[in-house]
Amino acid sequence: MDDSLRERKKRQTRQALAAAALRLFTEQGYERTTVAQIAAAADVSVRTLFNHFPTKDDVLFGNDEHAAEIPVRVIAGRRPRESVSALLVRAYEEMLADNRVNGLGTDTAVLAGYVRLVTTVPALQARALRSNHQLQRRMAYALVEVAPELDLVGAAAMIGAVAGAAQAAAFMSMELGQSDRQFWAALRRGVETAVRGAAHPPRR
Amino acid sequence: MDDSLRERKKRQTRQALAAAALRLFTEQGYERTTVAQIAAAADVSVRTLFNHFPTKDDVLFGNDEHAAEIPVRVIAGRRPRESVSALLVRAYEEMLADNRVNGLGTDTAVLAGYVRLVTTVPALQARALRSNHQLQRRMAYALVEVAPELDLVGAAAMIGAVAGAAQAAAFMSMELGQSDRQFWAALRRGVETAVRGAAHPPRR
DNA sequence: CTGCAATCTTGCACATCATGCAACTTCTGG
DNA sequence: CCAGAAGTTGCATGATGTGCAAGATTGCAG
Repeated sequence: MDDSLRERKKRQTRQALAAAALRLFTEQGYERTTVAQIAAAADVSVRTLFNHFPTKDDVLFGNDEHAAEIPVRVIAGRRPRESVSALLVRAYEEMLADNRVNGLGTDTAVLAGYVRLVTTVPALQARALRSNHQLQRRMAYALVEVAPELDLVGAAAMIGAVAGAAQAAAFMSMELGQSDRQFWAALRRGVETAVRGAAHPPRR
Repeated sequence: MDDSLRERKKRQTRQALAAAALRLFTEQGYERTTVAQIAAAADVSVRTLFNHFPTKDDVLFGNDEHAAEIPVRVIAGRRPRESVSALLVRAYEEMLADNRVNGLGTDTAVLAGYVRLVTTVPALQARALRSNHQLQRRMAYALVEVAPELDLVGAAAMIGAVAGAAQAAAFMSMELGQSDRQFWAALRRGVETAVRGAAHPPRR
């Protein structure tokens, strides 16, 4: 990493903006928070905010692109004789493990607020769904590299099934106001359902 | 239907706006088209456009809510002894069949342009993904009504797997520039993959 | 230390989307 | 024909986002 004064200040500003945004969004709602307020809270001009983040919601999402690397790397590093479905499960497991550790610090309440925002606010929901879609796309390209028997459409279908099931289960869990524990369990259950196939209904 | 002069004019204006929007979006791109241009092309004021549609992208999407009813109704009308997976397949089949007939008239070129816009333009992509997510949510609630052995999270997982696989396969097909025929085939292949399960790789 | 170049920050003008409000027009039903 | 309902319009206003140029800060070579 570049540890020059410039780079440090830059990261500081970015971080201050992201923190201020998360705080204001959770305190008073996404729509009722203006970029001017975020900039003021981080003590920079509005124009500087837009120098760091292209849009308002990027202030919230912009730091997440790190997590998206994990499942792609896991797929690229497929182990010898590892089945495709096991590989996909592992990709998700490792991403979830990292999210719990790295997401936003280890503060559960902050993470919960973040998840609540994303699953609640239409604009953020749309943005998150799109990010997830882009991630799936990259995973599909990575998968065909290590699974030559699959074409891109087939790879996309398999990944889409796993990701779609996990996503839907997680959102539903959140909508039902379930606990943290149940939320992560729902995610895993979604992955499992997709791997087993919709034709094989879950055991009791 | 109310066939008063008022209602007819209202529908006319709506239709004119939607048509103008689709034409302008495909001709010159979504971002480079302003709401003022759309309103002018439909011969109404900008304010009237926003009376009919809450946002710019609703001018394109606003008429689609009809198609979303179909899979929910299919699920609600589950046949005796029909398996859940067969039911989900049928829900998607019937929606696709309707889309081909009803989508935007039967003009293939127009439909292709529409699909191209939705899969290409970030803002529209996000919006479409969100719509799809909402649809899945409603399907899950419908499913637990007719499949009492499932809870909401399990139902969401199954539907998410099918919808996610179909969506991912379709987007990938579009990204690869495949033909109409291949696009619909990819959709079906996605559904099939999800039903069979990611653990059971596709046969040759 | 000095000066120059690269980079970051800022203010300002401007385009666009979106909303509230009030006046005006058109349609409906009696 | 008339009174009220519904639709249309212009205007003011607020918010997001971009281009540009001037100013401040940092990095680096001499």
